[in-house]
Amino acid sequence: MNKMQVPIENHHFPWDHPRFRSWIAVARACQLMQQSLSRRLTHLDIKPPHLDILVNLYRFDGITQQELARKLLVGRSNMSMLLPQLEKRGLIERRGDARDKRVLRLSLTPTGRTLTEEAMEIQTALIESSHGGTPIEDCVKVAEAMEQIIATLLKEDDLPAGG
Amino acid sequence: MNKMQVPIENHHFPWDHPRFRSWIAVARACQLMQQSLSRRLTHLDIKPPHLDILVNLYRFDGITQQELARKLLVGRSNMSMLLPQLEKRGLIERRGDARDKRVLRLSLTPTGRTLTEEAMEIQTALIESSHGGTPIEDCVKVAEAMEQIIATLLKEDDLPAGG
DNA sequence: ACATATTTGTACAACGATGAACAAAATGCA
DNA sequence: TGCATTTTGTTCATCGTTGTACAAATATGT
Repeated sequence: MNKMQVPIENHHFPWDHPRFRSWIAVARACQLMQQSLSRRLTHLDIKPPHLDILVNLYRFDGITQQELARKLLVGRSNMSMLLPQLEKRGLIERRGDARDKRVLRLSLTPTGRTLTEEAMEIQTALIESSHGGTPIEDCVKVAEAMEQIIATLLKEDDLPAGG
Repeated sequence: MNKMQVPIENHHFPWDHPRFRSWIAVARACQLMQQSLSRRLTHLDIKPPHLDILVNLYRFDGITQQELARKLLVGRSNMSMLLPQLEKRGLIERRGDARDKRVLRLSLTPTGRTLTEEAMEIQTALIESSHGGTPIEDCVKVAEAMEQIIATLLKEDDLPAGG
């Protein structure tokens, strides 16, 4: 409780603010994790964005492109670019809905499911190992802080890329 | 200490792991923060990547492109694409070093410094407000966890984009 | 029923980021 | 000195992401 005692609250620069410094660390960690994950997925010939898609199809079978885009916080056009690639590779399927002829319902093929499980193991291993000595209870604290931020930003800001 | 008691460690799926769930929240918060910041910077006609550059020139005047790229965890080619834009807009200057004719030393122009200060205020305000009720001590906890991850990933992985 | 508005997916141009290949300058070693 | 290696920045093709514009299907309101 007594480390680096600061006599006066002397916050002239952003990087002197505790919250600012904390957030910079979050952003850097995210960037490094993304890069590291990207390298570990090369032999599966997918990248983090594809994995995000696959994992969501793994959890939510039959989801639509719109719902998927909302979950991933990206634009619909993004899905329109990436999903045909995964479809051509035989990892996913897109079937039209009988009720609503606008939507395409997405699901994993057996090949896609196998690949997703393999990739998820890689991701889990990376996350576990990079957290090193950080105790679980601290991770829970982190999650709470992040959920707070997520909730705030989701309220303030409209979702990206409407149409 | 007694919430949601789990009888057996039953981690069949990645999203059942506390660390995994925590990290997903981190990634989502990052993504939303980036998008929100991007919108708030539109009237200054810059985006988060540009702001990262400007802030680093603000702190480290006379830095080289290589050093800047390392700090930002991006490739050198990235700087070669972005810096000429900022130079043409009169926000930064690139002067050759007399000792080492390979390097270009970067610095902010008065215009660039003013714009940077303006943008940093926006970023600081966004970070502060989105953290809402999260106490400072929790932010310190977050920072510690992130530094742990950063240290681990910087050791394991080589920096991106060699040459 | 009909006109209007909203929703869902696509096409396209623009931009940031990457990695590889390259030229110029500096460094190391013999 | 001379030659190989390393470092610094650029160029280029490629890819993921965005926002806009657009067509088709659905929902809403009169």
